[in-house]
Amino acid sequence: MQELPKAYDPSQVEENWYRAWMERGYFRALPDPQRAPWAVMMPLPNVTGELHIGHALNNTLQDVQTRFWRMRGRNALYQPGTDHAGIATQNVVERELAREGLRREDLGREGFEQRVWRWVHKYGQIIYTQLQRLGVSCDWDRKIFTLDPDYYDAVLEAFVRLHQRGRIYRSRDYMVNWCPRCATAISDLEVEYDEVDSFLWFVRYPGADGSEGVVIATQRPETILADVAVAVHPDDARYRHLVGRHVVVPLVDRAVPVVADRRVDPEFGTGAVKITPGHDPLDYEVGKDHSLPVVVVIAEDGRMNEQAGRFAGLDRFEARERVAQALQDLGLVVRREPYRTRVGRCDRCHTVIEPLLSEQWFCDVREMAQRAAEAIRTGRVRFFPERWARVAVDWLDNIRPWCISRQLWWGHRIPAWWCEGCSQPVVSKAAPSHPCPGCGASRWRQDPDVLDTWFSSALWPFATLGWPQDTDDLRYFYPTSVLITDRGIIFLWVCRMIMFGLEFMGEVPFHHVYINPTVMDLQGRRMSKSLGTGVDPLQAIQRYGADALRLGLVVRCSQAQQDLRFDEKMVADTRNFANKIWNAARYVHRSLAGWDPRAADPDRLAYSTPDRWITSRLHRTVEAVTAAYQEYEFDRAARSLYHFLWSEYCDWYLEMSKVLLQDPAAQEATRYTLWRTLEVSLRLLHPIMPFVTEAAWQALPHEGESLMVAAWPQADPRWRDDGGEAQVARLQEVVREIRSLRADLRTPPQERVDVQLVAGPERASLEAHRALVEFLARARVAFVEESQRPHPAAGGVAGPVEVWVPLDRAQADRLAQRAREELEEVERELERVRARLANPDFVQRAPAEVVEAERERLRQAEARREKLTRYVVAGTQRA
RNA sequence: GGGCGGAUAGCUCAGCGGGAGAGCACGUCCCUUACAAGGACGGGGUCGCAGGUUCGAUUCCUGCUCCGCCCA
Repeated sequence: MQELPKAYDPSQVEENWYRAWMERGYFRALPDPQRAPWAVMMPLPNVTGELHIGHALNNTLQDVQTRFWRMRGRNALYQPGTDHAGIATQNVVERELAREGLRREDLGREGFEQRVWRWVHKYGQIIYTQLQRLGVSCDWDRKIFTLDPDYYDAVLEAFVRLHQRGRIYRSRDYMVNWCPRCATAISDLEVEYDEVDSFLWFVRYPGADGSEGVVIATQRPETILADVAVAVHPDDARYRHLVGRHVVVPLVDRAVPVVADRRVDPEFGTGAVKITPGHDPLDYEVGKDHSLPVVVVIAEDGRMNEQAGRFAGLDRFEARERVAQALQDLGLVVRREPYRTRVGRCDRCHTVIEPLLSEQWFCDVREMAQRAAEAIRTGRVRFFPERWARVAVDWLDNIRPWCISRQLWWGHRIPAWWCEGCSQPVVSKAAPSHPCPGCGASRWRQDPDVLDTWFSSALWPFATLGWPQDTDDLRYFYPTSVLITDRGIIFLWVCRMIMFGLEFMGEVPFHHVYINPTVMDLQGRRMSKSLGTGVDPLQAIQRYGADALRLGLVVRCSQAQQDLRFDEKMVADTRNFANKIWNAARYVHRSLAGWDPRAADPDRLAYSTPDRWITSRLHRTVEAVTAAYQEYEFDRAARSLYHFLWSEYCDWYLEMSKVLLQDPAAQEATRYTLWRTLEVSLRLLHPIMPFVTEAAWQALPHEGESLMVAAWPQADPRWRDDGGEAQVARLQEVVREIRSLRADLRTPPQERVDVQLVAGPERASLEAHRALVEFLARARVAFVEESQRPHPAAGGVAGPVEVWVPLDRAQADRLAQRAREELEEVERELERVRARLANPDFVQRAPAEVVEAERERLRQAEARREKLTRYVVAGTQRA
């Protein structure tokens, strides 16, 4: 029989087993009508860079679920893939170019795309390597990049269909968030706001009739050039006389009306505001309602256009200063106040966003959103933790038409074709082969824009399975089981996936959504490379192993909170647990001594009390862990296994087995129980720590070729043994009491301590396990009657059992103190319990079992006090 | 402005109507033949603050303070 290495070395195990699993096709999931499916679609990581610990957590959890359900017999699919991430990827590549002194325009659209592809191949590969080192059991034969030809086709198909259904249309009737640096429209969700110190300018607009006019307040003097009205609140007595009259916009000398509108806040500034529909979303609405014209003075590059007259060509911020100065020179600035305000910035490049009227493609998602919200409300999509459901529903309920076009060079090119002769687009996947119905010309130019990345992510749960083809995969795996992701993704993907799933498949894309905690550093800061707070998963894996990283994350993954503070040091703790398991397997391996437990009949073995105890505990653990995995209570599953394996199996059962194995009559049952308990625990732990469990399992007798495809354990109530559990619990108490006395007495570790037990009703049970107590406590144990208590002696109490260690006089003095302290503690407890029971309200109103429990506590405490009193008296008399 | 989450031992967190818990860290002792990446024993907390409900509140309710996230 070969010896196993003393310490577990993940580097010797992980890569080999990962390759073996993959080569044996365990990760593969193919439709099989004989088996029930289970599927999870990886929330596609984008290819902008390497994965961080947040991805490691997210994918670990998906893998835990996948492995769990696979072992439970489901045909489990874990779909991998990566996202082209339009603007984000374009941005990182542009930054790389900038370091070479280049802009994307220098390369041209095609050259730039090639450059991005280089990036994609590099980071796509790194990401897949990272995931594989983490040990996730994705079906790699299915990996998809959102710009792969089939996926690309699905995206265009979705666009064409939505256009046919009238949901996609072109419009310039909305104000979009425009990033002048990226030169594209961006989503509301891509705008981040921060507070800045600015000014409020109070500017006089003279009356068109030569009267004094009105003073307005503005943060953006440069947009005065585009003003088309002044608005006041209709109830504002200060200005009622001005409504319907005209004032003159300074610098451009445009006479504009004063209008009344309820949306004006009389508290802001002077209560009179300028209306600039071309440059402010609210003003745009107001302008529409009052039939005001739209004037635009800022161009897409953030510079003032020709409408800005002498300010044309200036950057918008430069123009602000110049316009303010010009107004000052005209004596129209009444005053200027410091003002704290919020500005929106592009979350990719931090340039200040410009609200801009721009012709774009829109998707009217309001009806889809209603159906999605309904699916969540009715529980067809369930969120874990449940509170996130409301977040999703609120967003869906307040959704607006979605601007889906982006002026980028990286993404799915919009399948719309413009006739070079006239202005109506034709929407189709390929260039039209027919002449233009409008003008008869036959030269077509494809729309230069690309689609919002989230348009393609919304198709992920079904386009990965072959949609729009009606494939076996799609029929078998859709709807999927669960989506596991971060809360930041709820609007971006989760809601959109539900909308598109319902729209194109007629069914929700997943039944469950689990929102995993967001990984933070110890200071509670988001993990980020630029902040220097990022932890590289590969580094942690190299140091401690993938299992340690996985457990370190999973054990902290509670639904009770939404963040997870993480530090690499935490992985060292869980690494120790891997080693513990490995050594338990070594011990069991050695203890079996070549005996094959698989040949034994578990129903006919002569089990000892400890055997029955640990088996009973095991079955409770099977039940708890199975329930925890099903409820996405990852921390519960991990804690429960950690505690069972370390604190019950290793600390107690394994130690007790050292005694039990000496008895030939008990040997077989003990060997069997040692093996069975570990073997079942390894199966329970495998989803979290796949490698060390596989290695340990392989080192022991086992059935089947891999733990990964072993069956999930069943909790069997027949193996529950409350009596056995109670007996061992008492034994543990006695052992702990003796150990504690030993420590107080400074008994040298090698020395056996003489103990006398007054065990009362527990005597038979303890006497039967005397050898265990003696071994575990390093003691010689004698049983005596109450009348034979030794004097002087150190005493402890374990339930009804008195534990006595006979002493000499010096020791007795020292120990009397210990007992006195313990006695005081018991007195305090007695006082509390008595007070409670003396309260008639408590006795009458509290549930009967609570009152009875309290009485039992009183009896226990009184017994304990009685014994301690005896000891203290004995000790002090001798002192 | 609205919404959500958190505040429990030095740190990271469980628990959440009737006895304050875990892991790490800390102290003492021990290289006892699975494991020193270990074992045994031990110290350490007015459960953020103020009210309320209740026989009883760390746990439920209200308000407040602080930290974090999201939406407008």
